[in-house]
Amino acid sequence: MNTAASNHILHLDLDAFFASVEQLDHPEWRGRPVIVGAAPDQRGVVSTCSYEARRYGVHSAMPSRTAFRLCPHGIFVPGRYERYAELSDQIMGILRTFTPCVQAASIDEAFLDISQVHGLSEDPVATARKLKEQIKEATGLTASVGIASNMFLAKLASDLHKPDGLTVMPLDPLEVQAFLAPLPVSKIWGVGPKTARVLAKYSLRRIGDLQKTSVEALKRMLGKVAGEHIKALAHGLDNRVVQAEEQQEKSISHEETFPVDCRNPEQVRMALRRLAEAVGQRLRLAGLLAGTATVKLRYQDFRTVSRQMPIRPRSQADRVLLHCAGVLWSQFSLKEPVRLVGFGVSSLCAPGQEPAPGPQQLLLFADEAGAAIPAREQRRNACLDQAVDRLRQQLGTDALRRGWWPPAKEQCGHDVAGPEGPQK
DNA sequence: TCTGGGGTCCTATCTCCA
DNA sequence: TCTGTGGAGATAGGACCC
Repeated sequence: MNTAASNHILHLDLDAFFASVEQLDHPEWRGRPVIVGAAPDQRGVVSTCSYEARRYGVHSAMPSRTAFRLCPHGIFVPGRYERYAELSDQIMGILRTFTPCVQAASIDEAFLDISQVHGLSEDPVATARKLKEQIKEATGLTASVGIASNMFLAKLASDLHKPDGLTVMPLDPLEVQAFLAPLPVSKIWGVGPKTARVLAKYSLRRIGDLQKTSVEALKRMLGKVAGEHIKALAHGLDNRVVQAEEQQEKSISHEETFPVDCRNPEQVRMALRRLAEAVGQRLRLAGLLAGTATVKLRYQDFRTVSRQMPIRPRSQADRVLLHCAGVLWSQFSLKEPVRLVGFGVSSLCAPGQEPAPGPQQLLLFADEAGAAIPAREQRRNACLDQAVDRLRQQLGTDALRRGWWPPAKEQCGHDVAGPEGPQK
């Protein structure tokens, strides 16, 4: 493998991040199988597990019950996401001391473009070593790093020698193709189980098979965009650039799987209300307005159905979100048990940056005659929402519940507490 | 038998309109 | 007035990622 790259993209992946943090904070768990995720007697899956647990065949996304069968002496712990985010922020800060061009791909991985940075070692391998050392010193965590000429290859490289790995991809395009050829198609970003199954129907199982297949044939099998995308990646070509700017969230959602499939419409409705309020709180925290609301149901057989509606004008108010959730909920008929319910918002934008309204937009903030609710009343509702958020932060999420559901459309711009007032 | 939660992006389909 | 066509936008579903 080549150790001298000219275009230097680094991909850093923290090893078994959540499980490693747990072992860091609980020294008595070091060297033992730690499994972060749902409890083994609950519905849910493994989020991450330590390398000690992986030896028993446990892996991410495996049902916790299965993980328990494979590793009954495993230490099952729920995730502490605030703690993981805290360490992730610290590590991203370290990465930015090397280059400002850092793109956080998720809580535990990041891309760095060090091609244009002056003052760094000529040798990207030396830079990668220094980076790993500093992370280990500051946090006690190990990371695997891949170095390549583009993002796809760097990510692939970081995955090859885990944990605590450092892998450099070859530079020469022919060498890259030869390197990729024997790997399974699932190593390509965007090829999941379904796509792999489609490709297998045509006897395309290795990346080398894709290299020999024409882009036209791949487009026929997978569609235009996916076909072109997969063909390029199979040849090691990826023209994405590392984007240092923080990406604004495009959607916010919450969902809840019931411990036992739910036949009681009232129970589903109440869960939906909690979810809508949680989404509203996050919207206000992010200072964003939502333009679309979506309600999602998953039935016993895993069939998932969703309904969505526009929110006009865009809003972050609980009252409006609850109204939308109520309207969308009324479009479902609950004839079979529900496994999961979800509420989400999308088409997000900052206040003052809303796109110009279309000609036939419905006003959710309207009175019975169709006139807009005064801005003063909307401001009052916003203040009340913020007060509720503060109380919930201090007293807990369940400290306050609205006493109504769903609000009538014409009430959306009025009393936050509703006819029955807030309940404590 | 079991399959979470929170995201992004793509595709198919439908409706509206010119 | 009726019919066909094609583009744009909304909607619903699905695949994928971590």
